[in-house]
Amino acid sequence: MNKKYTIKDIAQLAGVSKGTVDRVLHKRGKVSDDALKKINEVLDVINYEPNLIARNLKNNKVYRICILLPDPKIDPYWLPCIKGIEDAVQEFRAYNFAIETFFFNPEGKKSFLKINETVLEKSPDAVLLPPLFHKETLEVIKKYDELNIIVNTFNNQVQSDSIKSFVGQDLFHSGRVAAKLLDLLLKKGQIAIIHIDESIKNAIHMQEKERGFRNYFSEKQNQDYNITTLKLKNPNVEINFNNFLNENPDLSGIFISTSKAYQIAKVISETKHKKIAVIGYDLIENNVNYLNQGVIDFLIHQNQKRQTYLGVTSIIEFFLFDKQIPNTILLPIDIVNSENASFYIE
Amino acid sequence: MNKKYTIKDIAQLAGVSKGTVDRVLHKRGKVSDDALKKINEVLDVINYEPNLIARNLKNNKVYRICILLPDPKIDPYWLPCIKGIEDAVQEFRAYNFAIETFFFNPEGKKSFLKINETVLEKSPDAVLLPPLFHKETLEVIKKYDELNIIVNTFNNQVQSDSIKSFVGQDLFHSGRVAAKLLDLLLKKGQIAIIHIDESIKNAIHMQEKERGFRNYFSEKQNQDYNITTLKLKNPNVEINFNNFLNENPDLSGIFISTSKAYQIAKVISETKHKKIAVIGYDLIENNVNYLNQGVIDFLIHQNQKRQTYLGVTSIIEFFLFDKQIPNTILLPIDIVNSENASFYIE
DNA sequence: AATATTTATGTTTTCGAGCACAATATTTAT
DNA sequence: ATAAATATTGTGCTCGAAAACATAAATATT
Repeated sequence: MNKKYTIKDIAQLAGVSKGTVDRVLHKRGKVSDDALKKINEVLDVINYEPNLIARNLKNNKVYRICILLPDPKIDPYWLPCIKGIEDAVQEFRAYNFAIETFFFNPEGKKSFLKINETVLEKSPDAVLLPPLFHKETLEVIKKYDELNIIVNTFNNQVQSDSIKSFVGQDLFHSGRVAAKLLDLLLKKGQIAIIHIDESIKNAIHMQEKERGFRNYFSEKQNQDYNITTLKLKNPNVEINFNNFLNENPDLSGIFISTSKAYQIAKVISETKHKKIAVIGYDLIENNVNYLNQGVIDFLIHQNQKRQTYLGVTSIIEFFLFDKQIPNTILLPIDIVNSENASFYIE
Repeated sequence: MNKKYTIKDIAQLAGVSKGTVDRVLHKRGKVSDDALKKINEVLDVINYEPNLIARNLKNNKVYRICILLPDPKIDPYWLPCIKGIEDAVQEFRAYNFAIETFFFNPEGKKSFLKINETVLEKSPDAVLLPPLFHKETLEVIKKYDELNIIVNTFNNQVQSDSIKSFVGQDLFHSGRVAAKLLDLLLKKGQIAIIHIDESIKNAIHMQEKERGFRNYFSEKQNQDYNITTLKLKNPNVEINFNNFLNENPDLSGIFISTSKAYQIAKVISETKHKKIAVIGYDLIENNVNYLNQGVIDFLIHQNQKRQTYLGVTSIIEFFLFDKQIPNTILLPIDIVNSENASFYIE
């Protein structure tokens, strides 16, 4: 039925040697029309799939993959990524891969450019990175492309022909999910969209989320909401938000576009105030605490761990099994409340 | 640094032949104390990991895995499982596995027992099944165990020493997640827990969900809710629920413990009634339609596809790589609304 | 026609683990 | 002391793909 044919089988069936079969399969060397015909006739009938185990046994090239990651010590958002990388390394440790992670400072473009110099010197076969800085990313990607180094991205999307793949979430829809949740909780009232520490590096991130959030309500044509956008910068986030709260006593819902929801939650929990619905991002410890206390109602989980896991494994499987790297992998937008949070955290 | 050592390397370092090293590694045959000592000294210093590729190349045993699945034509709940199995098969097609799926009628224990006869005749190396019928499952599992056939379960948990592994969700917490969602939407009022077509096969399923649901509210000690349980059976679900609605005009929330929420949603959408919050299970087409219409507020996704995928792959990796099968794999309890549903559906 | 060159095809080795079998060393029995 | 039995160790083959290498056949050059 589905017997596994080998090159030797094909050679026998076609009445040639396995060397000739190999040349046909890999389109190398010259083969006579006669032999080609005979082999193709066999290949048409049977379903040949090369044994990937045997292929990779002989292959002793060490593939080098470099991963660029914002330092989790500076922004804990990136911490789960390390586990995702480790999982991938573990799963494919039988194969010849040298996978190295390089940390850069997410606040500084210089750090990003510098680390790319280091990576270039390693002359890797593939690079995985979050394209936080738009212009700088395009620069470095161009260099990689010229050297035939595969570039995969995660976290946020940047358009470039030099990018082979993107793993992440649809940020526009992520904003819509948040909007739907608030809509369900509130039905009407004043809503604030809060961006904290908006810098160039994640401005697009936040804008997309806001666009989706507003899109949901404008599609509903619901006039019962009053939506304002608030941009706050550390170290004045708490003071300024407190002022905003005092000036807007009727505020009933908040959508925070980054993982800094805990800063807002802190102010709210310290203030006597009617219940405000709060939706934020990411299951970092501070956020989960406020989720469990009931100050934050929902967190949207961006699944960083799986982003890097899939980013790395798709590269590995490309080299090992000639598996095509998907252009885009969109991960589900996980809605998290106090009751299911633990299942998303390792 | 982390050079990969081979048996040949060890043999050279220890000054013996690779045959002897092999005997030590596999504790087979007799080896002199002298040789054992020399080899162990080498093994203490270096970190030997056998090359799994080479090992599996030679291994031409065909492992047989049988999967028992309720017929998706009878209950579409099980449809995604097929994709999960296919994914696993695809991923490991390079290896020698014969993976066969057998369908049984989820309504009938006889069908289940009969299909187990068929599976037994195949003398598989491992079996994956959802233990829907408690007593019957224990019976068949005992037989498998006596024949040294590995038994993995998914969907719902049954206690037995003969079961190697369970993949699924924590149903108690699943009920709590639903409760938390309703609590957030309602704050107070009358809530109905509805079990549809409760039969022995999934009675425990439903009971666990109800237990978690009620546990959440009793923990909160909130007296503002009035929770009643309603058991409905087809073909009278719609009529009986309609009656219930008329008798309870103040009903404000419903939790349906199975994938049949669409039956309830249908009645609600056909009735002039104030908004009732509805939470159900599973992203089957009918449910998602009512989710998009706003009749159902949330669906809890039980991720059947991933359940079977993980159930199968953990068996495969056990045979291939001696990887231990995890006793329990608990999948996250995914909260789904109209905005993120599409990302969970393939 | 004889030799050089190109083109086509077949053979052999390699990768690492695993295991059968052959070879050698040691012990036991007579 | 020597044959036989047993214990220990070494060798070589297998798995399938890949590619280097070797050979054979066909064509070109003088």
